Amino acid sequence: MELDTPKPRRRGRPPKQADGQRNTRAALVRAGVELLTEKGFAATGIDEFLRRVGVPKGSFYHYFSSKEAFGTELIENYANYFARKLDRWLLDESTPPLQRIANFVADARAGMERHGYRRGCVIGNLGQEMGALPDAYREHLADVFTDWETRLARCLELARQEGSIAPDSDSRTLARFFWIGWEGAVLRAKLELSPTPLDLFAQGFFLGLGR
Amino acid sequence: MELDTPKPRRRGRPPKQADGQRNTRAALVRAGVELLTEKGFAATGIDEFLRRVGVPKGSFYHYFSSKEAFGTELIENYANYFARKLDRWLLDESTPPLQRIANFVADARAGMERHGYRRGCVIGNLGQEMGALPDAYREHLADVFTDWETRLARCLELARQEGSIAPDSDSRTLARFFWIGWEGAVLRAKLELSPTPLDLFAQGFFLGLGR
DNA sequence: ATTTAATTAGACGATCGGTCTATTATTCGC
DNA sequence: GCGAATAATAGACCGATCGTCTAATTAAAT
Repeated sequence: MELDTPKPRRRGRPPKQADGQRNTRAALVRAGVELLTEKGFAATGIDEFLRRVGVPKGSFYHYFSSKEAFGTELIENYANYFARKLDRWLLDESTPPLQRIANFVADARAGMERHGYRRGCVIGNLGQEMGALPDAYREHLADVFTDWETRLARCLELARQEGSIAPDSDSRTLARFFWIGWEGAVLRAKLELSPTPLDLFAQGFFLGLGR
Repeated sequence: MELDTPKPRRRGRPPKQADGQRNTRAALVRAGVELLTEKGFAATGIDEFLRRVGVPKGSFYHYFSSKEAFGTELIENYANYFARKLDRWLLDESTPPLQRIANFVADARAGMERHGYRRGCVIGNLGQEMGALPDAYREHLADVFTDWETRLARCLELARQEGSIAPDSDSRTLARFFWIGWEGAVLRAKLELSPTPLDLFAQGFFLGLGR
């Protein structure tokens, strides 16, 4: 929490070019995603986002029409970020398919470790909160999971064709299974402040593939 | 949401015996657990518990010293309720061990269906919220999972000894794997308002056991 | 009868959530 | 160039919520 940003932000319309940091909005989104990985959406007040970035309320409602709209953008932003991260591993043609998945797991694990297991998955966090969230989020979140599922399924399909997993496997179902369990593992890792739930689930998943 | 309870609660010290409903405190806990299965802890205000039961604030702070203390009691209450439910299935000696687990799954599934997939698991919900929760909850929640794990592991151990699953299985690890994934499945079921995540995970788990 | 215990009633102040209006600085249109 | 539109910050504002505290009410204890 970088508290006081003593930089007294200039008011008024900013100069067109060379404005140095055209970043207020982006900074809000970044801080928003960060906070959402740690805390719930309902539990986090707008002031908290603002204090984090050192921006007054007026700016917030200049950029976003409401907290709900802000949330939508956070979901999109995180989903994109994560999809890119996923592809970085799953589309790596220099690596056999199953190893790609293992690499992703290792990367995610390292990420959680880096943040002391205090940050989880934005999509999972929001999903858990659905009872207190705008209902419009539901479909949005579900779509994100479907997207990740598709990406993973493609990789698993490669593995199947390659003969690394049973030829009668259903890649789609396997991918779905993975994400269901993985979200559980992330949640548990956050609770125990430890990577073992991630390891344990991943290991179980790969073992299951072997049958 | 049973809004107005038109029963104008009698004030003053209640009669000693035959008081009919010595239930205010219990009702608060019950409502609390209900709300916690649907919404987050931080997202739910005390007034919401109170309105649900039709009790004024004075009563709440008569029975509980703070919201945090209330929460602790909710965790205990739910953990107990769930452990009893678990035992009802897992200790059923008239049924083979693996079938007991399947029965539990079916029961939990039916429970979620009954509430339109809008209620999840209190412990899981709170776990996800850890970032915004009193840190004292962490250990408490982790202990609950360990307890459930132990109960399930005993059942799996029976299955192992009986030869229903591979003799070199580690019951403890399997049980841990189950709860990790199960929480993920519950979360996902709540998001999709559908039982398929539960079914899919359970099926995958049992298939994995077969190896 | 008087005191004490148990409970409900609800006012209160502080804080905070989300919205909205005002102000300031810049660019754009003509 | 000058006025209008634009982009951004500043912060007042209202209602809700949290936790506390005092008063009121009823029964039990002595």
